[in-house]
Amino acid sequence: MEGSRPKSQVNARAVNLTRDPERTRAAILRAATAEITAKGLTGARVDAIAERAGVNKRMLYHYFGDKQGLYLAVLEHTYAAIRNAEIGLNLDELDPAAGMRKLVLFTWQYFIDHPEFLSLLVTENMNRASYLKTSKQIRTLHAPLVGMIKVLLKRGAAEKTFRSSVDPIELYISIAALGFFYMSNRHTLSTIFGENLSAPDRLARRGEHIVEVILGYLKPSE
Amino acid sequence: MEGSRPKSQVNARAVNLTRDPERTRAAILRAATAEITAKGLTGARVDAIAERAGVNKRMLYHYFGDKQGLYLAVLEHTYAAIRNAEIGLNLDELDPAAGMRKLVLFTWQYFIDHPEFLSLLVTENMNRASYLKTSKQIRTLHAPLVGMIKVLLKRGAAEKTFRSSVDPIELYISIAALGFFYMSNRHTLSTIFGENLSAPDRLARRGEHIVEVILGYLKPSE
Amino acid sequence: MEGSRPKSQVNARAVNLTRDPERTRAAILRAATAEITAKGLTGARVDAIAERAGVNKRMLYHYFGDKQGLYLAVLEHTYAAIRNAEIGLNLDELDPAAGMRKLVLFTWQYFIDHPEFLSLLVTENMNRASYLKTSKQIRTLHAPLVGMIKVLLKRGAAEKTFRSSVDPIELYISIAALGFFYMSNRHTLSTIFGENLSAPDRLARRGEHIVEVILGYLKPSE
Amino acid sequence: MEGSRPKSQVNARAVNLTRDPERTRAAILRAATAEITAKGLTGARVDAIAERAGVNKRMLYHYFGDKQGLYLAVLEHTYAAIRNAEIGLNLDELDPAAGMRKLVLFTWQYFIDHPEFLSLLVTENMNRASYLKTSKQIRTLHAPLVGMIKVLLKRGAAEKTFRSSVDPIELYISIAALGFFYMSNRHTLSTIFGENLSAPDRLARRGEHIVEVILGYLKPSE
DNA sequence: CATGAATGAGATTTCATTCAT
DNA sequence: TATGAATGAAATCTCATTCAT
Repeated sequence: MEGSRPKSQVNARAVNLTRDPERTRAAILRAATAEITAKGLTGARVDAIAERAGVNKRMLYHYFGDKQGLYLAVLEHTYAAIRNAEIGLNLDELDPAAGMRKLVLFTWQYFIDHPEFLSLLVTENMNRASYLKTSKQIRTLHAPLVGMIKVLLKRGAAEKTFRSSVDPIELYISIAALGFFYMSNRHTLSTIFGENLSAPDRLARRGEHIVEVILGYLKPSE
Repeated sequence: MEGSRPKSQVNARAVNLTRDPERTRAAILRAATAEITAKGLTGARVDAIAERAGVNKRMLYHYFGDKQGLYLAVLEHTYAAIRNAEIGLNLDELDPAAGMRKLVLFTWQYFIDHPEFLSLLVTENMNRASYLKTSKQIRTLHAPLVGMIKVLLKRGAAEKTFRSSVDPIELYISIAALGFFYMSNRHTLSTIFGENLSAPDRLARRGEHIVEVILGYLKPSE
Repeated sequence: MEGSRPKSQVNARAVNLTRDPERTRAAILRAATAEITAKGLTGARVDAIAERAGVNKRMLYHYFGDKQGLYLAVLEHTYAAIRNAEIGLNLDELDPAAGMRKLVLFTWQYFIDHPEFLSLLVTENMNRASYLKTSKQIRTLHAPLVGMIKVLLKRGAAEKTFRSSVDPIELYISIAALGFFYMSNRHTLSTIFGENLSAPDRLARRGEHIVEVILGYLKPSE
Repeated sequence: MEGSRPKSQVNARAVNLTRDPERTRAAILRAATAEITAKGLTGARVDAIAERAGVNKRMLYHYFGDKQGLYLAVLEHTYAAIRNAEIGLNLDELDPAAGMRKLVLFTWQYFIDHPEFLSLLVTENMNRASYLKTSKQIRTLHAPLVGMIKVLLKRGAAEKTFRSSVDPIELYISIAALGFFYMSNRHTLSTIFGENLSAPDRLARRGEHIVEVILGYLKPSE
């Protein structure tokens, strides 16, 4: 008869009468990741996260303290996920150029598959990394990757496939940059250039381009 | 010691007793750019913008309709600034390699000098370019840039300085990516790698690296 | 380049460089009538009236004092318009039933042709006729109409066409009611009954219905 | 984000410590009906409604979305009230003429007793029924009324009490018109005719007049 | 006579968080 | 553990009116 209440959370009930804390926690974290990566930290709404999670709003505060605590949990959870992905690259089995190609494409594919990771980095940088700086475990995260690059560069320089004196961090930043920027800025880039940069074949082409840029740079000048 | 006190009402008023619409408009746009790039669109406060501009809050609505209209004006104004700056590069006077080097370093330096540009693009991409898409003039604004790159590539290919068949848009995205990602993500990158990426000499080194990457890629395989 | 200013009044200039006070005043009155009858007194916007009139907002205050003064002017102007319409009915030439029919249809047609008159009456009644009560000339306005009805009723009763002892004011209210309510409430009525009451043939049918109702009532019981 | 909250308004709180949603909702609806019918939609103040209802302003948004949602709820609630009242009339127990008389007088009395109903319809029609049109249930709400009239007309025609071929919607509009117009326009009518149309005996006389008009119309011509 | 920029007051709406159950 | 109604603070936006030119 009268207008229905907006944002009813009635349906949430059935799900959570189970009273499974871990499941509730996980649902909140998943919902928060989606909301925050979609809208940014200031843009994300606590109400929206609760609704997405099918959980009472009060639970967010119960499990995560406040909005910022929730954000920090999302950040650490997302960073933790990347760790496993790097295992199994086994670049040592390949010659330096093939190893580098594999590394570059892995990085590129990772960005394609994990937009929420890109989005969180963007948000965190808008925040001047203020949360990341407080995290102990984050700092060591990229060490294995840099180590792998160092080995590759050394082997490549030894056999004259790569130029010498390449800074591995500088190189890693470039590898990441060529993929990250394309993905994270594809909406404005698509608009200003009038081309759909998100199309699957376009993404594949970009992958090849990145490989060529990196290998072209590494090639020693004769 | 302490930050300067906010301007008194009297001072704020004096500014606009001139009744110079262009000046008022420009002041609002400048203030909005600062506030929005510092805090993002959702984080920016209309009150703060008005105070920064030294105008009555009501004026923002008078000139720009609403917060979104103001944001769009900031976005277009900011894009126009870099594209206009590029037009003055006169790359035709230089040989292709020197021209490309100039373009790359200009772009890099522009990103260093205009953090608000980076910040705005980040914000707009979080928004899936929804505002930019409503802009009529944005496509035409970028035509000259693509044209410039096309001419450089053509000249370079003709005299065998550059490889052939290079996509100018793909290349520009890479030029931008190598600088943009470094700057926009320097807070997390500095944290992860334990290195201050914002130091002036570090920035200069990055510039040279970008040039090498781009020119290395463009060099034709013999 | 930047967003255009909303509600620009630039085009107003050309029109009013003529500096013709009467014309300006008339334009404002016309615009105010349209805006106020469309949106009501509280819903009408001073800005909108100025824009509609192609006149600077300041002029409204110059000519009419304030918004209420403008409303009063609109009200009196609209009431004044009705006076002339009643002339020329010449009901005396017709037999009572034909005269009554003519009067009823005239009233009905007047409401169809002057929605702004209905609208203003509605607005004024929401206001408990507070403005109308201050107007000296309004009270005598309907006197001629009531006089005409009296004559018709008397003639009709004398020749047994009409029942006797009919209150002319009561009858006039009914004649007006049957048309006024239909017109002023046609939007909700169309919605609740699922029928387009504004269609021309539907209006014609309503006219005939009103005639039948009034004449049916007036017919003496045998 | 966690802005400190100073002293609470203790007395405002006490009312709703009951945490009775239905009561809160009803209180808001009642207050909104009073405020909106008194001042119109644009004239009504959200603050005033909240205060009248004795609830926090935020609750209006919690239950009704926004001011328009609240208005729509008021509108539907108010329409439902009269239609529900009509259902209890039991006209089938009476002979056609008595049934019609009962319906006419009920309608007239309802208008006298519920000025907020009239006021709301006036407001909604100024708005071209734009809110009512969004209501899903409004059509079905009126079906019983039309059905009741149809039955009366059919029975009356069968026993020759009423003329045949009367359109029930047209008739209902006339029944409503004769009362609605008198009540909603009584302020200007009183002013114009110099007679207090709101006096109780005057209202009773009007009721009888309306009955006579409607039954006079319905009487079959011999 | 005419312009339209500028204003203060106040309106609606949003938001993270807490409270009674 | 869980609910969702309730809240204070502050955000965005609107409006009739005035002021300098």
